[in-house]
Amino acid sequence: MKNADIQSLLFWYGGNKRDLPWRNSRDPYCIWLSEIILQQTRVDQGLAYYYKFVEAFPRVQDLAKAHLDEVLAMWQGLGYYSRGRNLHATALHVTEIGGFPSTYEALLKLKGVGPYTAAAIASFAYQEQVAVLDGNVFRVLSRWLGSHLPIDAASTRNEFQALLNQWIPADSPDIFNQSMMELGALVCTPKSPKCEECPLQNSCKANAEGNATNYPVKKTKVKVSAMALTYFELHVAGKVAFVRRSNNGIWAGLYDLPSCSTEQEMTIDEIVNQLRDWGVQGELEFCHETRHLLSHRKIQARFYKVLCEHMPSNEFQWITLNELKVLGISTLLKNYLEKRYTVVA
DNA sequence: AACACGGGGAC
DNA sequence: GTCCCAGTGTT
Ligand code: SF4
Repeated sequence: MKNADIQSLLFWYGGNKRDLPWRNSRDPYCIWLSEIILQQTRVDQGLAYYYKFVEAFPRVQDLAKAHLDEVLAMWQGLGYYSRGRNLHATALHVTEIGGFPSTYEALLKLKGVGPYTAAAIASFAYQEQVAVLDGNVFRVLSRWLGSHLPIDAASTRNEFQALLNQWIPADSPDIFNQSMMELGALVCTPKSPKCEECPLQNSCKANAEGNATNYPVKKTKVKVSAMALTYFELHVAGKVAFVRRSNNGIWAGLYDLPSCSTEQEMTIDEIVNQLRDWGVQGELEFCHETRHLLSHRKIQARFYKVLCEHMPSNEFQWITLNELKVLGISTLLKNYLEKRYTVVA
C-alpha cells in the first residue's frame, strides 16, 4: 500500500468511525476487556456486555476480586465461555504483577490473549507499531491484493502480517489498525461491499476485477456434527439438581442440569439405567424437545423431569431456581427454563 | 495443520 | 438454510 492509500484510509476513518466507548480510552484494562469480549463477536452483540462489566468491575482489581461463577454468570449468552474463565484468570495475574504488560510480546503471554488481541492492546494503549490481523483485516487485504491464498493458512497470515507491519505508520499505529478494521466492518463487508465508497477503491485489485466477493478464499469449512443431549430435571423438596460442567468441552464451567451427551437419541432403557446409576427413584415425565445450533454442533435436546422420592446420594448440587440467577448457564438451558418457569435465569 | 469452542445477525 | 463475526487454546 502506498502512502497516499494509507492517508486516504486514515482520512476516511476520521470522518466515518463509529463512536464506541473503548475508543475513548487508552486504559489497557478497558481495551483488554473490550477486545476479549469482541473476539468472534459483533460489536452490536458485545456492547451491552462491555457496559455491564465496566460498571460491575471498574478496575482490573475489581474483576480479580470477583468469583469465577459471578464472571461466568455475567458472560452468559456471549458464548466461547473459556474467554470468561481466562478473563478472570488474567485479571488475577495482572493484579498480582501490578498492572498490564506494555509490549506486544509480553501481552501475548496472557491467557486468552493471542496475536490479534496482543497487537490491539499494544497499539491502542501503548502506540506500539504492530498491526492487528482479524477477520476484517484479512478480508480487506485479501481483496485489495486480489490474493487467492487461503486466509486460514499460517503462511498467509505471516505474509499479511509482514505487509501490514511494513505499512503501519509510526506516528499513528492505533488509528491505522482501527481504520483497517472499521473499513472491513462498514465498507468492505463480507457481502455487498460498498466499493464505490471505499477510500482504497482506486488501488484495489478486487475492485478493478469487479468481483470483490470472490475474496477472501478459505480452505476449510467448519463441519457441523449432530449430537443428542438428554436433560434431567430432578426435583427434591423444592430444589433442583445441578452440576457444574467440566472445564473442557461445550459450555465449559457453566452450571447445567444433569445430562447425557450421546450420538443418537437415548432409549428409554438407557435413560432408566442412567437414573438408576444416579440413585434416582420416581416417575419419569417427558417435558420438552428442542433443537439448538452451535457453530460446530446441531443439538437435539430432550428434557425429562423426575419428582424424586428420596435424595439421591451423589454429587449433584441442590439449588432453587432463584439461586440459579447468579450462576452462568447455557442459552439452551436458559431458553428451556424460561419457557417452563417464566423465570429470568 | 486441524479442530473445538457460542450465539446471533444478515441474507 | 448459509456465512461469519474486533480469535484463542489444544492436540
Ligand atoms: S474497493 Fe471494495 S473490495 Fe477493495 S478494499 Fe474497498 S470495499 Fe474492499
